[in-house]
Amino acid sequence: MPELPEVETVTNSVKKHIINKSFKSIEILWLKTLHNFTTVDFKQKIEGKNVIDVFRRAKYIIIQFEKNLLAIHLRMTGKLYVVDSFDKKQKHISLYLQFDDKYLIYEDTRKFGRFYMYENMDILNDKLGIEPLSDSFSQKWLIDGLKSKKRQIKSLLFDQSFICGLGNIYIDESLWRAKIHPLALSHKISKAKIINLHNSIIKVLSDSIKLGGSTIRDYTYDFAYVGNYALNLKVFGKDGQKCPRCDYIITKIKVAQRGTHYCKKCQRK
DNA sequence: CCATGAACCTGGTCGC
DNA sequence: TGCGACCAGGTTCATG
Repeated sequence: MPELPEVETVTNSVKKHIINKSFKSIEILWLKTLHNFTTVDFKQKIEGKNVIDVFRRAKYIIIQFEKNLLAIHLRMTGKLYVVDSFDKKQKHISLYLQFDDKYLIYEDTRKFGRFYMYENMDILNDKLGIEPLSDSFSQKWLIDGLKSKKRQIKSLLFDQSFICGLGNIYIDESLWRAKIHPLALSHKISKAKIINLHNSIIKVLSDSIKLGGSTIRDYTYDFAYVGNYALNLKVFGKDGQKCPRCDYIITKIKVAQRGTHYCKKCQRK
């Protein structure tokens, strides 16, 4: 479930429960979930320390402590939520942390998600690109960025070291709004279309955040999380249906190994 | 620099 | 009902 709007939604939901709290213990059920630290590191550096902030950077949820931070990446099927109690035999729970009399649960069917521990944000900031909802993401920045590369636009938008937070759903939606073919070469796209793309990215992401993302499932504890943006999708998952703009049938192809939905009639190369 | 394919995992769906 | 093939909102690594 995780592109920028979903990660933002999860971050805010978890934040209100764990801010100013401290974790008493960690229990790991799928060992690989901890990517660069161990239970011993957790006990020494995190346990008993106050959570001073929780925020999102790209598709990472950051839990900030005074001297260290946990960065959580949900990948495809990760879920992070707080409960008062849970069934320890429940399938797919990769790990859980205890605080007060509650649990912060990390559940992940496909087990791709990871927890990282860092002293600060430097390592992540070095490899992550611009935040599309920040002020520095300007029209000029996007024009210069696309013109300086010669890449298929969908692949470029996937590149987290260029722009971070976009994924398969919001790329298809943004390109449809901007009337850009997903295979168009970045340096050949007109300025006018790039400006439309800039507006589309901001519009699609911020609208989705307002509706709690495009999540189909909710998270049982916090019902704030039933993402309703799925109802607003125009092309993603709509192959075989009519384009809402021109009535032509939406096509599905593969771009960068990912299912890609677009309208052949209004998204020309 | 850029594109492609595989790997990491489990579960759902579709066709036969 | 069963079985294989293919698909899934992500990232990383190896290869050409």
